[in-house]
Amino acid sequence: MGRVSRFRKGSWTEEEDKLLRRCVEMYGEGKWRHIPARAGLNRCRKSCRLRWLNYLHPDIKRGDFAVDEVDLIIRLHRLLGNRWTLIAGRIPGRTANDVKNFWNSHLSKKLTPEHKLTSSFTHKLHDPVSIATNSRWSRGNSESSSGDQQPQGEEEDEDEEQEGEEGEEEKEANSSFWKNLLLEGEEMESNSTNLAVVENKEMVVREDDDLFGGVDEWLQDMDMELWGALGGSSGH
DNA sequence: AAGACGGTCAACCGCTCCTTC
DNA sequence: CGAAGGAGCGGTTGACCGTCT
Repeated sequence: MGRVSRFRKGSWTEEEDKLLRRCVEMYGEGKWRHIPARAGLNRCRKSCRLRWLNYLHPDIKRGDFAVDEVDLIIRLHRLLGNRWTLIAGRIPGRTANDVKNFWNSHLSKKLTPEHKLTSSFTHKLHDPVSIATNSRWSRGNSESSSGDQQPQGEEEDEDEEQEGEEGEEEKEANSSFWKNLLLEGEEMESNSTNLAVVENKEMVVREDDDLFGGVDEWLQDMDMELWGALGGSSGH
């Protein structure tokens, strides 16, 4: 019937992990297409990438989610819906897979519908146009934690020179995006009848650098219910 | 003691988006 | 401008493990 894949599937062995780790350390992340051959692995590039990002990456945090991490996940999920990479990008050391699994196994069952995202806002954010037009945000923002989302030219030295300038701009844009998003959520919470337009938003960005400083009040009452719903599962 | 059941997590699959030519 | 290829994302699956009956 179907073609049998020439690549190995299933769980990774220690030996494979070693080969992959050594290869990534030697050649760097990115160029996943070439990694299997270079590492001498009989795995497809997707499998290698996933293994590195979800398991072998040195920045990955193991163990239970901290209270503030859970809190952040809930807040961000409320804002973003199932955009796991975006959410994980704001939680250092956690991968999209981690967050997704944690949500599905711990939170989704415990939270009542009203704790989750309002459907109207979810749909707006799930509109591919809204996010696709900000693709550098949507793709690049997880660099902070996983470091994998390199721009295309990352393999070329010349691009690194521009990184200083562009990196700053990108950081700023990234920061503004999150501020706007969260502030927008804040506004929507108080004006639940009306939806702001993501792409033409004219929100006032607060001066403070604390990403979540502006929304704490907005979320305070929600938190009380959340922790009640969670039954203090993470130490509350 | 053992089988059933449920939860968790690593991994795969299919799709979309982006970049390059 | 369109096609092709590559990279990444989210949903789903399946294996493993702990708990319950």
